[in-house]
Amino acid sequence: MASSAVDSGRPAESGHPRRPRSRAKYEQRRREVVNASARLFAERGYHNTSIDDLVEATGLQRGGLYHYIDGKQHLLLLTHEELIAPLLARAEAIAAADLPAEAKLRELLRAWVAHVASHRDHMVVFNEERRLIESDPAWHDVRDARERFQSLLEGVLREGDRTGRLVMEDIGVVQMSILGIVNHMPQWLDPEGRLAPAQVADRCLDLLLRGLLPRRRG
Amino acid sequence: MASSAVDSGRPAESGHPRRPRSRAKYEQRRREVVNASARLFAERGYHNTSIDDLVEATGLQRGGLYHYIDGKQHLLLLTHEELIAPLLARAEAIAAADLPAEAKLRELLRAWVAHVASHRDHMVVFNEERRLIESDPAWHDVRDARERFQSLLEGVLREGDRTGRLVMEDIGVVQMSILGIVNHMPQWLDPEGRLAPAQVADRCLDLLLRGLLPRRRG
Amino acid sequence: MASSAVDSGRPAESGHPRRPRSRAKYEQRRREVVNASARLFAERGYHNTSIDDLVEATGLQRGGLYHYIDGKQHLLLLTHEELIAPLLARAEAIAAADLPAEAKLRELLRAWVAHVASHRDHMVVFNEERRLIESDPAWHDVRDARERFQSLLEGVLREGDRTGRLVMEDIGVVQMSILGIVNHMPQWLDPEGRLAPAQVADRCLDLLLRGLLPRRRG
Amino acid sequence: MASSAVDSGRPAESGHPRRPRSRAKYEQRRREVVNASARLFAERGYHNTSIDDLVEATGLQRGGLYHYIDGKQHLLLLTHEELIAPLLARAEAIAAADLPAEAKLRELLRAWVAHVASHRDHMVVFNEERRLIESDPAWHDVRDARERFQSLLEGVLREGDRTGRLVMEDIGVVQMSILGIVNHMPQWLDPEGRLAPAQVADRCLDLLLRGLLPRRRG
DNA sequence: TATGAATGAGCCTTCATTCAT
DNA sequence: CATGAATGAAGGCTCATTCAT
Repeated sequence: MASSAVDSGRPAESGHPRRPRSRAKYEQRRREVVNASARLFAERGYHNTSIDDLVEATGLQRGGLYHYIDGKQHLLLLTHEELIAPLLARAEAIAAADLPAEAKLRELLRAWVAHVASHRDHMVVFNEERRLIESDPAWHDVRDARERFQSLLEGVLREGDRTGRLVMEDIGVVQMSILGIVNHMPQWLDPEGRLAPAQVADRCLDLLLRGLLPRRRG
Repeated sequence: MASSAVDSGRPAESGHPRRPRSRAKYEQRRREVVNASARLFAERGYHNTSIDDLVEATGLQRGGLYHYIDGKQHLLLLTHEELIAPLLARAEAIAAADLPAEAKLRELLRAWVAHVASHRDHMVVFNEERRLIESDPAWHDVRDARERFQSLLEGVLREGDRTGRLVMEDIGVVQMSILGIVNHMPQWLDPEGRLAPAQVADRCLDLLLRGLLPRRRG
Repeated sequence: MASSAVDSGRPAESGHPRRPRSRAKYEQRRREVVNASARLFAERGYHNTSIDDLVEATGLQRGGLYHYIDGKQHLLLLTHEELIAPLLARAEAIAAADLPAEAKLRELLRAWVAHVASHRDHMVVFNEERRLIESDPAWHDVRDARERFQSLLEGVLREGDRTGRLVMEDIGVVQMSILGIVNHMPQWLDPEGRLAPAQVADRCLDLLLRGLLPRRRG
Repeated sequence: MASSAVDSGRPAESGHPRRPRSRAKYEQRRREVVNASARLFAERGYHNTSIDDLVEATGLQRGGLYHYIDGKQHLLLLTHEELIAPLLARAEAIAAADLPAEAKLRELLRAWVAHVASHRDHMVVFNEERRLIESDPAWHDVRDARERFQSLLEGVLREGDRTGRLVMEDIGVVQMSILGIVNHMPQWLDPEGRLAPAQVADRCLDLLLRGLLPRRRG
């Protein structure tokens, strides 16, 4: 999915069997459904959101909803695709850029945090329903994309380690720590809050790059 | 619960309405049930674990299970209590110790990571079923304990900031980053793995205290 | 409910949360369900009637049943509404009519007994599950209607007492006796039996108006 | 049961299989249990009273309770026996007395109302769980006693009709009306209220004997 | 496309009763 | 006699999904 999603924005194999008459309207409706469900799933959790809740939130009827999705889980899949595809594309670009490792890390983090801020609902769902990603074959593409993203991060770190621009005892711990930091953000980062997402990203970079101990020279 | 749990480790008021004559055996069996359920919940998720799964895992029958719990959710509560009470007690001791802030942070992190490693199941459940904690009144004590723990962490950071032994632009971001790092650990930390939990804690401390950029003098 | 039920006979607010498009068919099916349940409840008692019994009796499946009701108790509520609304309307009319008290009493009793005869099942349920009526807030309207009916009866008696057309030592005892007489009828009155309901009503009136002792003149 | 209950006060065949050591204490305990259950059954209904409620009310433990009863239904049986036996005995005596019919009716009603007043709980249970009486073979004796009582009432009425001391168009209707009046009493008669039970009985007699219409001569 | 009635498997929980101790 | 842990059938209810219209 990773690449196809990035390329075409719509993987043919996850569409509804019955071809829609007017593609554009269908797609728009469908995106509305996905966003509504992302919001509800984030708010009350996947398992605490019933199809009826979605019916109410979308204005569709029970049967009509199923014209746009293949089931409740499918909605989760669509949510993930919408979350991960654009971010992955951006991360690929950054990783391929001609920048020193610490700059790549900075850009990656900024893009990532911005994405988390603008896709908070999707991100919450993503974190909470991890289990499905890990087992179901239908999720292969999402799994792939996630792994690809992680390996991009790892690549940046590894590059920094190799070039000496980043110093770390254990790359895995650093990688997982960064993942933990960003994955946790949806729970406290407020786009309207004291710190804008871009500032939060920079504060995290301060922490990651310079640490907490005082330095002789800034 | 917070204080009583720290004091006695066994809040009397969450027991079964009908008091058993031999408390010890009852308590032991109950703990078995809680641990079995923590394992299952961590493995397949709270919502994907049925009472029948628990029946199978505990060796009890459906009705017998209800001698020890007040319902499925109650099990979640018990899981949290078992997770949070001892850790909070330890954290209180560390925060009150006569140590510089960075040492407190180190001890706190070591204790915390060790606890996560030894209570991986409970921790996974804790992270995933956060939503319940936030709303249900029965969870007030757990909520309290969690907040208490966070404010202990914040206190240590604030103390470091005040004394100049820790340098940070924004305490909140640092606090949340640390939470994110540790909360994420159950997903990758393997007690039998390449790095022992204590080592992982120290690698995280490296990252947090010294950052990734090279220093003039180590 | 009291007034709205009397006016329209169909309280809109007790319908299913999700509004059906074709109201008529829905209402008809629902009434079928209510009547079937009234029959079963009368036959074997509310607590001895399972949802599965209702499933069997209605021809619906378990889930389908719940399109029409909000739960087993709701069925009881609907039963009561169907019983009490039309009778109350009739009683209001009689009480307001320009008739001497003893004639009002006669008309009231005739209408009442006829209603009991034609709603035997509902009446049996009504008598047996009195307890719910008395406590649950959802039953407020039914409670109201019942009280209204009783106060209509009391009004007639009081009027007769005032005008001297009825003689009684204690109105309360008379009122309760009449209630007892009619409430007991579902247990013995047989619409197909020796005495038609109208005759039973008249025989009761004989008893109530003239008593058992012989009179000088008929 | 009818006669044996009246004679010995304890039918041997409904005792617990295991013979108790000290009969007296056993019997006392058992009566306590029956009365406690009658109170609870009357208060919240048979089906809404759990064995645990009885355990709590009696101070016994779950297992211990079963030394005194054969099951929950058995408790109902005992309740009925306690209610019906003494009343039936009294009714037999009255029916056999050398009194005119209207005096027998008066005495019967007085005794009956007094019994209802002093056994309100039992009576409530009796009325509500009528269904069991009607079907279960274990209830044969209770059924018998109830029928015997009704036929005593009918006998008095029939005698009055024959001797001309009571005038009625239809004996059945009168009999059932009287039953209805008295069976309804537990719902409103308050032994501590405005009217003492004896007075209530007399007011009912007024109604039954003289009716509501004014008479030429009182 | 859209509707909403209907499905039916599955869920959590209750509870009268038994029995080893 | 007494205990209370354990049983296991049965109960009411939810909910994702289907399908005739």
